[in-house]
Amino acid sequence: MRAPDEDRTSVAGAAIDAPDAPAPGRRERNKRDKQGRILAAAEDLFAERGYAFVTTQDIADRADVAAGTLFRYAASKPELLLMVFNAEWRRALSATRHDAPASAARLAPTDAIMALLRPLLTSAALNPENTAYYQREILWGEPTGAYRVEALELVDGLEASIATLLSGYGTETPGGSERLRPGVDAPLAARSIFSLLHLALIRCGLGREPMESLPDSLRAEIDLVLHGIVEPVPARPVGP
Amino acid sequence: MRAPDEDRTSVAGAAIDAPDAPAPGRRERNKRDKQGRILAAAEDLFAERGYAFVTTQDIADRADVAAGTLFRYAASKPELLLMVFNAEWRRALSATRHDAPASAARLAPTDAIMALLRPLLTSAALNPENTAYYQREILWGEPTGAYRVEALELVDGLEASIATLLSGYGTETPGGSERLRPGVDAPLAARSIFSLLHLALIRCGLGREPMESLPDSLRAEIDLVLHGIVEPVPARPVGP
DNA sequence: ACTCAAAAATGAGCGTACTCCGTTATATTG
DNA sequence: CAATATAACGGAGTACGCTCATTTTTGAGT
Repeated sequence: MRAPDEDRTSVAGAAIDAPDAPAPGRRERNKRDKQGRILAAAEDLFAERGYAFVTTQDIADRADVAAGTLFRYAASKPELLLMVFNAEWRRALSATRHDAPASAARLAPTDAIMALLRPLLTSAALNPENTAYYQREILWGEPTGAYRVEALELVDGLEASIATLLSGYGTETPGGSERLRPGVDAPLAARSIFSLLHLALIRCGLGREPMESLPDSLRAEIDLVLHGIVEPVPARPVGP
Repeated sequence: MRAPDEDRTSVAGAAIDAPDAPAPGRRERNKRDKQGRILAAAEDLFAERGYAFVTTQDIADRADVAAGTLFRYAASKPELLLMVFNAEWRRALSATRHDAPASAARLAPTDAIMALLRPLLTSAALNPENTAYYQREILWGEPTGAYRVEALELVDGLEASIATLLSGYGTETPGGSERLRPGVDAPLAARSIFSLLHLALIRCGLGREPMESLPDSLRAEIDLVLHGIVEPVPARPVGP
């Protein structure tokens, strides 16, 4: 474990959540510029060669900064990956957020959930292996890493919207034919569904399963957890 | 990715699957001896300090072999961890295999599955963090690593016995009150359950959830996937 | 313009996982 | 019992992620 590294400034979030700032000053502009170059360099190199075959030196060189400078913008190589993929997932998710809530209520739960997750699967198909590494860093990254925290927020947010979606099947039955089973904890259910997503992405990314089959097999797994594996034995047709 | 490393001999499996060999010869005996020392050294050091705080040099020193020699017995540091925990899980699992099949048929499916997994949870409680790293290496380890292949066999075997167990609820209903839901693919169901196990072990090992609550929360998740999240809306009590 | 404290950037240096090839130990053959 | 072939071993060397003391840049105060 590394020391908490108190002095690291809040450079991480800067590039993302501040497209305003009227008079940034030269210092701030330089920082943003470097931040942008580093993000672009990491994005390109990871895509070109794959995470494992890129050195931090490569990224520093392409971004035209010194090796040491790189680590003022991301605490570690894994954090660079998180930085790149957070942006990617955010892009992917913003595409759906618009239309999903409108149509979700009328869909069967399996379809509604798949609609939420589809953009992530599309993105995963572009670079399965790096996506699998991204899952790894989400799960195991340094707890203090700024980009890892950001990734967890992304994932937790999506998990929460699935929980909300599920809850929607509980109170009323808006034309659909399925409702939340009594006693089911929606957040727990959402978490279970996310466990399946994480591992499905890993399986495909590392070649244990072809990427094309991912949507179908994930759908099958989600359908399974939604409807259950076992059921009560119906009353005997023949008397005892 | 590393080169496949063609010349590495089959030293990996030697210590495990050959307790016979009448006249091994000095060379073979030396190898087994070193193998044993390395396993013991890795076991002890990982347990004492935790995976991250042990260097391969430490292990080599305690096993009294040169640094380079270590890597003839395990391809990498992660492979050393897999080596250690494969042995541990095998030990844990062999304890239950005896009585489980006998009693499983009469249990509710949730209990039957938990009975199969319990020894792993017990083992995980002894060193949660290393167990989490073990999960990581099972999922992301080098595909060619001998011990990783072994670990996958272990996991796949257990997954298969859960699938078998589930199938047992399908054909007949031996006194129980639940049966396999028609159309459910038992292997797929077993895989989903394992996804939950993997991530539950990770969550606890990395401190996101206290170890004591693991059995209960895993049980809740398994119960969820067994019985489903949603159910068909029952027929209207009031006419249309 | 000049000074100066604070922030940022730099790149040589460090620790560690892993490799490579020369050396040594063991088995085999004549 | 040599001589030879081959497998195992050793440890200095390498690559890479990351650190840290030093230098450079910045901008506020005078």
